[in-house]
Amino acid sequence: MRATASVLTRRSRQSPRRRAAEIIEAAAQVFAERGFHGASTQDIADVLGIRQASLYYYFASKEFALEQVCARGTEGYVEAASAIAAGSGTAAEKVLRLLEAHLSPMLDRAAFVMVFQRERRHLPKESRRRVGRLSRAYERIVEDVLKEGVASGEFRRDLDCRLSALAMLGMANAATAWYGKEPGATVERITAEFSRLIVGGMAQREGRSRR
Amino acid sequence: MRATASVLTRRSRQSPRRRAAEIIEAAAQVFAERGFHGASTQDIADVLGIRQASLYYYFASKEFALEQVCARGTEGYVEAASAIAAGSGTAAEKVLRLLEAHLSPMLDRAAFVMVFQRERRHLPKESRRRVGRLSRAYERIVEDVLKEGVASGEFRRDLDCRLSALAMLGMANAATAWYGKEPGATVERITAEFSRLIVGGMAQREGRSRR
Amino acid sequence: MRATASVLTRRSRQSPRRRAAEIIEAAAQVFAERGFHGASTQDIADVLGIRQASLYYYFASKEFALEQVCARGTEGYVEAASAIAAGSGTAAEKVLRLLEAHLSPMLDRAAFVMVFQRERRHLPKESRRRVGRLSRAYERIVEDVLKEGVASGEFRRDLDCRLSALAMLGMANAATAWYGKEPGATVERITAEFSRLIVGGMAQREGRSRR
Amino acid sequence: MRATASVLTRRSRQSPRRRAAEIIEAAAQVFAERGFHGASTQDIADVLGIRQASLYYYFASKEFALEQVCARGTEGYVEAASAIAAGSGTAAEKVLRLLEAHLSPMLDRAAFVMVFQRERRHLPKESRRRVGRLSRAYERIVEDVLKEGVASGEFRRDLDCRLSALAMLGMANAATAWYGKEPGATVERITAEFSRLIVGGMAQREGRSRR
DNA sequence: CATGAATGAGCATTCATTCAT
DNA sequence: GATGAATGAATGCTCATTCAT
Repeated sequence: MRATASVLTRRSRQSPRRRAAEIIEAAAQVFAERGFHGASTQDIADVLGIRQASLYYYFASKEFALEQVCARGTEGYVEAASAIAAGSGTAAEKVLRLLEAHLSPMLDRAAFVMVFQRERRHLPKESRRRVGRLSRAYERIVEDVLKEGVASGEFRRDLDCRLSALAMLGMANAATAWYGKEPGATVERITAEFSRLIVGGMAQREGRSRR
Repeated sequence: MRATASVLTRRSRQSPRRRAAEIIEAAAQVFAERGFHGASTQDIADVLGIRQASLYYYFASKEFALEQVCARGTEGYVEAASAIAAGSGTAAEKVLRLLEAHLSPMLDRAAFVMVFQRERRHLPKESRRRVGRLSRAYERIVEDVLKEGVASGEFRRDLDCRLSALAMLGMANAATAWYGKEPGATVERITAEFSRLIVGGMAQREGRSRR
Repeated sequence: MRATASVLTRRSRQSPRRRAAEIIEAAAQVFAERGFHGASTQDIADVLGIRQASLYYYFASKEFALEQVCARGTEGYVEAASAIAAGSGTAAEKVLRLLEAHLSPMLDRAAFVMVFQRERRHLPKESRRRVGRLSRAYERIVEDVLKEGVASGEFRRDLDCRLSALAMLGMANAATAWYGKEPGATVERITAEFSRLIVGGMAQREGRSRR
Repeated sequence: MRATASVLTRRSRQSPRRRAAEIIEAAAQVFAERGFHGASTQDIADVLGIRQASLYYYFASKEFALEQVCARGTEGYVEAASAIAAGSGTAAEKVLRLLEAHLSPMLDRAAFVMVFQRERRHLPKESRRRVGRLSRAYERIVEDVLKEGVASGEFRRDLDCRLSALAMLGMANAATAWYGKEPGATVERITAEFSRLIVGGMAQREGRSRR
């Protein structure tokens, strides 16, 4: 009696793992579009072309679905960032790579990332804390790269590394909101432009500073 | 029979205008904290220490409350920005002032601004469109200041003004999320740091540009 | 802050009795149009151009307003009918006069009559019973006139007087529903047509009765 | 935890169609008894012995329930009447059959018919118009039978067919109000009595007319 | 695996009513 | 007389969740 099934519906005959992934993919889409509390489980079921009750075969609760979406939305960030931080290269190069790493998940899991950014506050306490710790660790890594740059003389001595790290991440996160809507704003272009802004803004100025 | 009244409750005997303002102030707080759909009208009433039904003496619907909150959350932005854009000074000075103007409302109406940023998508179609137009106009003003800077030779010739404007605003908006939580991050410090980052990132470099 | 006042509003400076009558006149209109439970006290206030709370200066409760409307909607019926029944004339003449008396209140208090007919069941028990008794007394008077007609040989001997009385009143009451909407259906025309139908339908037939 | 289940409750395990029909049957009962706005969905649920929220598994809104009740309350009327009108027999015979057809639904769906008669004005605009058209078509069929009778000389030449059709239907509809309460008033007796009244009232009189 | 049926809890909203002014 | 402010009690409706099949 329910409406037309989406494209997703008919790829049914897959491994149960794959099917479960589809379910939270649908949840991610819907949460991204309407917000966690603005979305109903019915909305998710509609995307999948199944009955709402059937969702509960795959997840225990709506909140748990949010947890899974957020998990995928944060997956790999810390690992990638710490690899970059620990790797070789100048601080400026690392900033570029950090931005690249931060923005590239938007290519294949934009909805997950957006949901994490905007809906994490609705996670149950436990996992909200977990992602909180994760976020702080991540920010710390970025901050430390900036500090490294200051120490090496690459970046301004008066740079507020904490604030600058937050600024850089805030800028990058903002892109998720309009990525896909701004014409011509590919991940590469955004990365390039942002890193020039950030690196340029942090750089030791020959003219000014040498004085 | 209901719970403990907040501090707000007993300032009751004021002008009706003032009282109505208190009501949407409470709505702003609650929407900021829990999101529009995550907040109940009961939550708002609790903040005010009145019964939930009493809210409807002041506003016609929860959605309308959101409209009013968003209205105050956007109030003055375009005006201030266009005044700055039309004023005197270098592009760099204007950027500084734009950031200042953008961030200063956080001092007295942080909740309104945050709600506007995060919950505007839940506005009814009509007003969602209105604030959409407003936002685009605002971004345009910033973009045009950047273009001015490029034209005057202050800023890099290869600057993507659209993307840079969005980046600058995204960065500034991100601050609303952690303003008040980051120790020592006053509006002045944030403004200063951000404008140095942005202006520095956009500036024409002696080394590079001189060829 | 409320909307445009109706014509009724500005005749304010009258005797309090007159004003009270205006109030229940408005109630009658509104109850007739939307039904008792479908109408709000606000609707009544709107018609009068006053605030809703002000109504309670004139009546103690919405239910009491209904009582007053129904009181005016039944006023005089029994008296008029019993005067006709007790008067002179043939049964057929009396039926005509009964119909006339039944329909004529529609000229000056249609809303009251309609409300009585359709909303009396929502009266509080006490007064619902009172108007129930009144109705039965009224029906009885009509029934007795028909019996008189049968006894005198004017009407068919096999006439079911109870059913015919109800039929006649039902027919007449139906007119209230479309009176004012059917073009050309004046009270006189309706009275004439109905009495011809009813009297004709009840009359002793020469053919049949002569055997 | 809710109140005593009615008889209806335990006939549960039936076809879903049948169950849905039970739901609107209950709605019909309740609307008939208390009026649409005077009845709460809780009242309907109580009749069925289910929780109020469960109703919404079967219908989308209270208004939609009213629509369905009215649909069943009007079902077949026009069809039956036009079959009679198009059939053979004198006008008088047709009037008898029309009355019969009009009254017989009272035997198995009195509540539906009463709700249609009294609550149709609370239907949403769309369906209110639909039943309005239906009613007018129905009245027209009756009116046309009367006209036929006039043309054939069976009925008085001065008969106002429009008014008489309305009178006849009004009379018949009135019966719904007291059918089941008036002792001894079976559908057959009512039909017989009404048709004698109506046909007699419309008939060409030998005595009078021949003159 | 999936679903139909049902439900408990909550929610926005309405509304008659009260009362101090 | 009239009203602004407030409220208690419903009310229609939504929704996440359960469970037997």
